[in-house]
Amino acid sequence: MTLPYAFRMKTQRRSTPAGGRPLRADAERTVTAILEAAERTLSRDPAATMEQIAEAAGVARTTVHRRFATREALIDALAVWATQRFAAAVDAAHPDTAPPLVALYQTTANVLGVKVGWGFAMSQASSANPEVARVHGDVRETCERLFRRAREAGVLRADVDIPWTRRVYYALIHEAAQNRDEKDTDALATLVVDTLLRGAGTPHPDRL
Amino acid sequence: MTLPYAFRMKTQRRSTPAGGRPLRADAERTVTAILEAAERTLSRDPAATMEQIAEAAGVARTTVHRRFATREALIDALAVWATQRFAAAVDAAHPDTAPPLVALYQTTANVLGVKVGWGFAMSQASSANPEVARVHGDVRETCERLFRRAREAGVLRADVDIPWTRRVYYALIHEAAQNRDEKDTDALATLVVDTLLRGAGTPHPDRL
DNA sequence: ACAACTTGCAACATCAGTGATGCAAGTCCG
DNA sequence: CGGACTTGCATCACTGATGTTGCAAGTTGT
Repeated sequence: MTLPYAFRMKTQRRSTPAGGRPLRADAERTVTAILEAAERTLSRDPAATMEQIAEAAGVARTTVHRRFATREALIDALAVWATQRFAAAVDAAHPDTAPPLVALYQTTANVLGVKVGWGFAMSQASSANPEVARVHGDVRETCERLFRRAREAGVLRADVDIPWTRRVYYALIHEAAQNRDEKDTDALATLVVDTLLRGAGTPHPDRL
Repeated sequence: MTLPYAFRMKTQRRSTPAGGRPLRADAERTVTAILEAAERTLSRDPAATMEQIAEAAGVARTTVHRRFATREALIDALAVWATQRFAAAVDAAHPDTAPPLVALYQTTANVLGVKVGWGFAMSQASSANPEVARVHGDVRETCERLFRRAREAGVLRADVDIPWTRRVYYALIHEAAQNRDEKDTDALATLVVDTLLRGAGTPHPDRL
């Protein structure tokens, strides 16, 4: 006896790459190629087709489906993959222990390193995946902690609103990651931090 | 003789609201309701269905299709509608003639007034519609002209990169429009201009 | 070498979304 | 009032995307 197609569709799930035991070398390469192609393709068009992703990966569409049961599973895997790198990048900057300005610069540079090249995956912060959401939440708190430390140290003005400043900071990183024309990560990080701290105005404008 | 359905699908187009002569009062109301519902619905989920939009407008899906031949036509009409308001808002601030700081503040406030409530429509800057694209291009140039004027007047530092500053400015407006918790447009404009000009740092940080 | 695994291909099922249409009932406006 | 317009409803046509399956051919690891 066979179950109705529709029922099987909603029920059957293959294991996502995270959930199985080691893949054979060729399969491993394929998975990586698919994830990278998905990033490239989806960052250009978030509504891109499985077909387009498969093509970009140089692979048949059926193969994509063999590795990622559903489109959702693929995007989820992408988000998890990028999120781990993201958290690692933040952590490596010692945002809770280094002097505020140093931590701010280092964090910015590290995050830009990940964000350039994994922009789509990183935009999945509000993922359905609780792990992804948790990590993004943690990073957000780390960021605000750093900003509070910076404020106490006199790096940030005493009257700044921390959540607003964090949003501005995220937006600057986002813009810098889009912008990158010829510039390297360090130059971009300098630009972001400089803009965040000093803004674009003169210290004491004398006219309107 | 009847043409094949598929052919008609790609060919037949009803006039968009902009392209016809006056509608009867009830039809006019329906069109407005649909546009407003589209904005509300699409700003929450850009992939929302015609069905969802119709429901939000309190109208049958067929009615939406009667007024806007295709989904594309609806989004286009939305973009045109918002773009006109956008251009008018910028223009009303006299960005080319008022003193730079005044113009900057006034433009910000006016644009926020439109952007809050028409966020989705305004995000369609890279619309297929040449009119929309042209207006957004014009506004962009007006903005950069204003910034150059501000730089010459000593409001912006002499070393700022105008395109980067404009991008930052846009991003700040975007964040402020999302952010609006209880704040009115003037408070938001103050926040944006203040952040753009002064940043979040202290004038002379004495530590790292 | 050989068993296990992986891939491409072709074919298929299903579904959701889009768009069209005819008709009956309601609304507008001269 | 009465003709013209508009809407909801039910129904249909079509398309594109997603996901499945079986099989033959190629690859991997031991």
